[in-house]
Amino acid sequence: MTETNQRTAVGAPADEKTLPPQYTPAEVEAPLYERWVSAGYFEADESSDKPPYAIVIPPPNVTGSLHLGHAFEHTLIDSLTRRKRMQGYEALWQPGMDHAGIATQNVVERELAKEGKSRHDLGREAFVERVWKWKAESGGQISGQMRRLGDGVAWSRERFTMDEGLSQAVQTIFKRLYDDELIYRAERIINWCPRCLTAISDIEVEYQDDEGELVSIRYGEGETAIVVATTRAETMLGDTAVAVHPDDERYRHLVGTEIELPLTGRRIPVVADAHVDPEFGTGAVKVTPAHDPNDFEIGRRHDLPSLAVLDEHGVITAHGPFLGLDRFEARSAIVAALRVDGRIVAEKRPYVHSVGHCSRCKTTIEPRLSMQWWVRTGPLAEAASKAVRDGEVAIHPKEMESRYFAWVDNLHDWCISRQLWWGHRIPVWYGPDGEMVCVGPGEEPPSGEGWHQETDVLDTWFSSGLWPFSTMGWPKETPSLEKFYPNAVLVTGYDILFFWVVRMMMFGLYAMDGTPPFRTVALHGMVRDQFGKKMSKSFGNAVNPLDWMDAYGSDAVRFTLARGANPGVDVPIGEDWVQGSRNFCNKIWNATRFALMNGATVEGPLPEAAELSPTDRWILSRLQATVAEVDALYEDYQFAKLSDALFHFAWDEVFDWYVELSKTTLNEGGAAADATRRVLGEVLDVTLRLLHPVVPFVTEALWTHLTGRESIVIAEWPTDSGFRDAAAEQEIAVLQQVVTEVRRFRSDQGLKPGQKVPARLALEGTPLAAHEPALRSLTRLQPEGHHGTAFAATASLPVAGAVVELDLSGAIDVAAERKRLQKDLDAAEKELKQTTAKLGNEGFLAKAPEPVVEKIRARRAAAESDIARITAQLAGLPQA
RNA sequence: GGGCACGUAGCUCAGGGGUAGAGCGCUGCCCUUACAAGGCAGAUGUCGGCGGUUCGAAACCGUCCGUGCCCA
Repeated sequence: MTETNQRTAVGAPADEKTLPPQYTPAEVEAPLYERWVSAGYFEADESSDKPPYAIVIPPPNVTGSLHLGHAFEHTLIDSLTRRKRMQGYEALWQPGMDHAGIATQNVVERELAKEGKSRHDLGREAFVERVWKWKAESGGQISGQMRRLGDGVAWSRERFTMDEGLSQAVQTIFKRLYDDELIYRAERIINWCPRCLTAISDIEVEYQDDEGELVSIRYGEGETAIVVATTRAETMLGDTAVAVHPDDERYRHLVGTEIELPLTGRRIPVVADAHVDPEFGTGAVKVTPAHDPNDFEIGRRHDLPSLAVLDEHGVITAHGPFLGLDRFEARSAIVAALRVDGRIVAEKRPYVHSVGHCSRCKTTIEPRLSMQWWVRTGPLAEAASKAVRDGEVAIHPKEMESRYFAWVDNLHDWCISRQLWWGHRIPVWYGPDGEMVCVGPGEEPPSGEGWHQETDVLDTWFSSGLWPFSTMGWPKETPSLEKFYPNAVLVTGYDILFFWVVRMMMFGLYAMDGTPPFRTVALHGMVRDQFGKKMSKSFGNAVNPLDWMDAYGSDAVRFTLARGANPGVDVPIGEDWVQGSRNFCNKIWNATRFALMNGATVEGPLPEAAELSPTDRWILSRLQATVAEVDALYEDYQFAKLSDALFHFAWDEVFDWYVELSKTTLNEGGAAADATRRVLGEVLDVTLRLLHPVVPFVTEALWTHLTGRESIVIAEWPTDSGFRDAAAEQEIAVLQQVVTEVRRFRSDQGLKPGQKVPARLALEGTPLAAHEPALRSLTRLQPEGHHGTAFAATASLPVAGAVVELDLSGAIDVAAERKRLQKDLDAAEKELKQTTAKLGNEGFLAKAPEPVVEKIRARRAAAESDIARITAQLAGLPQA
């Protein structure tokens, strides 16, 4: 505990011992968060002696707002950093956003469109200014929403990919890669979005099955005719060859000849190319090098001309009747024209096939030949692959490694130029005589007649890929970089593996002399609705987490998400579950409230084990086991399991049993009560600290009340003291068994929960004698002869060596009791049958391990004695 | 078309060669002075089908069926 963490509660005054009977998150959360921030708990000091623990936020998009996916990811990251902070690490959770080139430009262009303007009306400079203005006014809503969630980020270090420093980083690495010939300019087929009017990279294309048409067209005449099939008839205007497989006997005689291309009158060659699949369709394909990536490759191999017939909007530019038609209009028009010519051999419609769409605007992608900038990924990807293969970077869960390798080992060159205005402009200048100069940071660009800068900007991912170190000041050698690089872990969704992870890996290893950007990649799944369906706005099942946070509190949303977080597996979430988590928070609240009302304390040392009751020793033993369990689960990123372990320990053990048992002790007073008050304080103190990373608000509110200290945020993370007491655990287990049995009897007998029943307890030979008051209290059993009347046992419950006799004033429901006992008897007989069968099996006795055989023997013995006992009980019941 | 997951209670999911689990939902009783956002008790499964390995399979192997995702 630090010096400052004493006696000055952040919440209500420390001496305030009564809490309202309900937890009201709305009143607690915002003020607590503001106090945490102003106290500077989340800031990271690069000059500290503490070991570093750094996590970068996978930068959210500046146009975005908090959705459940963020809430999920942030809950996990926040839990990790809060725990490490409590463990005494210098924890840095780096916040910020990326500039989302296409998305942001789209947003601002839409705004302009409402004013009847286009970006071209403003011009580049004014448009970019306008985007900055938009960012200042409406961008980055997510930052405010992160505060609602309780994200413990170092706000003073917030970064934006378009900031001066990060822009320097972009220019620096561009220059280096360029000089190392890892960046080049080339004319290739790229994925073009005719709506966004820019190239996009392979991973920004989403494929989906669309209904189209497959049209078979006869090229050439008579003996030399060849039939080709296409889903994109309009591109035939740009065909410059027909290709067949070299071994295909059907066409061998035609290879090297020319045939006439319909509608155009052009003659195009028939070429033989091994990449043509002779099994598919007619085995002949039309070749349009300017509008198809495969055709482009064929064109290269055979020196074919590339004939572009579509412009940037997807409009036909080829002279003739189709000039000016949109690509889809042109498709029908051309098919119609071919039909008139008798060229159509077959038509299949609808023909379902996979079509690429722009991930931003869903427009059908147009493969387009154009001059672009590329990253040669070969050596970078190889290093990224090797780092994982060599164990320098661990991917968690490990099963996801194969996905990583499958991607990184087959990476194509990365198209990084975008025909946008918002983004990092490529630092290359072209000269009047075809010169090309790449300008590094601080260098003067060439000036003078005819020199101009490249107009394209860089892919947003190009700057996001630098995030793990550009945010720390790179390329300068800063103390932050020295202290915090490499980051400990990147927490992100498996769907982002290809976007961020691979890019960050490639750039980190390259820029930081082979040191990877992080040591672990912890992958989580996608948030889904309560039926396991993907959330989407169009499907109408998307949920705004802020609504749930308003209704149930941030902790409830966080706990629900954490509790569903099995590594790499999708997490479904529904409102009912958030409600359940809210109930849990309220339960914690009330248990602590009870403890405070009864003088629970954290002051002074814990009494020695010898001075504690078995009940106190039991809960302390369970507490320490839970500390160990939760700690281990954190190390393995098992958020679901650790949350569940805490839920069950807190509710099932502490609240349902320890608190209930403590009531008897506290009522009795004396030294035992003092000890219990201290143990109660201890158990809640530790449990709240264990829970804090996942449910920060309610734990802070309660812990400051309980301890009177400054803040749980800077409290120590609990460590396993090693205290265990197997005997006490066994003893309490027996007690629980007896209590449960009596309660079951009462319930089956239709006794009201509050109804007191006189009972005689025979506890000799069991460890329960000392627990008699608690046992009676939990089961509402009065001492015999309570009202001065004679005790007359009407029911007898033998359980675990103890016998409980109850006086029901002769009013026992014999049928109910018979039914209850019969059910037990059936279970015991089934058990006897199963175990006897096993023990009669020679193979089992010979081959099963001894402990297993022993266990089965014990089970059979238990079943036998149960049967004897229950049979006797049944016999003792009055005849119906 | 290639690859990878996954089929366990009504729903959503853990588990994993030796007695089938959780949350929510459901049934009954109860406002027992921390909590009805609660308490107590209870019911519910041929662990997708079929074969195989094993003394023993929900788990391991094969195969089929179904679902989802990624890549082409």
